[in-house]
Formats: sequence, structure tokens, C-alpha cells
Amino acid sequence: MPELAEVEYFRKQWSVGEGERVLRVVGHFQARIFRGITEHELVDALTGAKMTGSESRGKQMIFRFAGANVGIHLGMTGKLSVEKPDFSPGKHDHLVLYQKKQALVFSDSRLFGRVLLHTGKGEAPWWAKQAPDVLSEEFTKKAVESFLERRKGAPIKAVLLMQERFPGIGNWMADEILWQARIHPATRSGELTKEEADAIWKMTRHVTREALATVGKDWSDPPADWLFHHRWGRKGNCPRCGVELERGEVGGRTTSWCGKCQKP
DNA sequence: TCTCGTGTTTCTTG
DNA sequence: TCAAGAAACACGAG
Repeated sequence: MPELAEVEYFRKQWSVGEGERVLRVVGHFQARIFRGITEHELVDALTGAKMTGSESRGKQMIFRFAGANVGIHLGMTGKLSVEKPDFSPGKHDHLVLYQKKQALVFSDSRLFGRVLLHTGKGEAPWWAKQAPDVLSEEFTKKAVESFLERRKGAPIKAVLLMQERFPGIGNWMADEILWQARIHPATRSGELTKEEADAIWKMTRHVTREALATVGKDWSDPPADWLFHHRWGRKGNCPRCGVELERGEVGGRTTSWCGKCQKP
């Protein structure tokens, strides 16, 4: 379920490898997730290299090694795990970095994920062009307002999923933001009032902060009164007013909302 | 057997 | 050139 908070959680799993060298690199290098890079490039860049640090921004992660940076995007079904040093990879374990004390494993059954590599001088281009974090100072009310104006014809649900302005927001977080802001997901972005646009800004940050403090920290549940706990099944009830939740496709994605709290 | 999907990229249409 | 929507990608879960 890799949205921003889950991505941060997975990054922390692999970060136990910081300070240690990679002894061996094993993978299914023909898999789609490696498009654009070759087995030779990756094995060459990482074998013997020490992991020096890692960061996540939105849904993108970077793992820094001496002489190389590896980017990982988890797609829909990707996950990172830490296994014993004698781990033998299964069908969907597409990349394994063996270290002395553990094996760092990237698995992805649907192969929508992506591995990126940058060697040489300067910051990796795919990292440098990441949009500013929603908790950063650059993510201002004004930036949100002008983005909503530019995307005025699209439903707000679809706009919240646009990584160029809302990096890390995924399907459940978008639904949560709209429910907390009491805005109907199908509302055209250009029809939101200034107050509603500000509520989008505020709740984007609030939901992100809380998700990082729970899911992102230790995979614990988000606050008990969130929509999150009710939106998954066919039938759920609004945790605020008790009305049965609506469910449908908005902006091409499955969406859950409260027909009473979130008026069109 | 059949439908669905926590994401992005590319194609098509306007 | 831009914006919006749909299709494509691949495969396990229910």
C-alpha cells in the first residue's frame, strides 16, 4: 500500500543497512522495474559499495552508496524487507542486496515499481526534480490555489493524486483529505472557494503529518476517527455522522465519501 | 471463472 | 502546446 507514509516506513526498514557494504547483488534484471538500466551497471555500481544514507520524498526513495545512488519507487505492490544473510529469493524478489548481517529485499508482484540508478557527479536528476514536500515551506496556500486554478476542469480527487504538486498523496490519503475537508471528490477544482482551497492545503498537511506519525513510524493505525478505517470494504459508515458511505469511480480511481458530510 | 486494484506512463481527444 | 480522460502495464486476492 505504498503511499508517502508506507514509503517512509519501508525506507526505514532498509536503512538498517547504512554503514555496511554490499557484498553481492542478485536480481531478476529482465523485469520491467529495471527498464533503462542493465544488470552490469547495477552490479558494478553496488558491489563492494557502502550504504551511506537514505531519504524518502513523496513516493520516491533514494539509497545513497559510495559512488552510486539507487532510486526505488514501489508502484502498487512493491515492498522492501530485511531478511537473513542466507536468504534465497522467491519469484517476486526482484532485487536483493546481500550484506554481512542481512539481505535487503525489494519485491513487487505486479512490477509497476521502478529501480533507478545514478553514478557520477552531482545529484541524481530524477531526485533533483522531485516536487517540494507537502510539509515543506514551499508548499504554500498560494501554490495550492494556483495549481487548482490551472487544473480547474479536473475533479479535485484527481488533482490531489497529481504528484507534481501533491507528492506522496495516494488513493486513501486523497479520500481522507477530502473527507476531513468536507469536500465532495467530484467537485471541479475551479469551483472550490478560497476557503475550500485553504482547507485542501491544511488537510493535506494534517493527514500527511498524522500518517507519518503512525503508519510511517511503526505501521500502527492512523487516528481511530479517520475515514481510513471505514473506506475499504463495500459497506462502511461515516465515522462522523454514521451515514452509509458512498463508493464509486472519481478521476478514474475508486473513491469513498460521505454523501451527507461532503455535498456536491 | 471473473472482477478488482494503496500507481505511473503513454496515447487519444478536444 | 496544454488539459483531461482512458488505456496499458501484470498478477495476486477475494
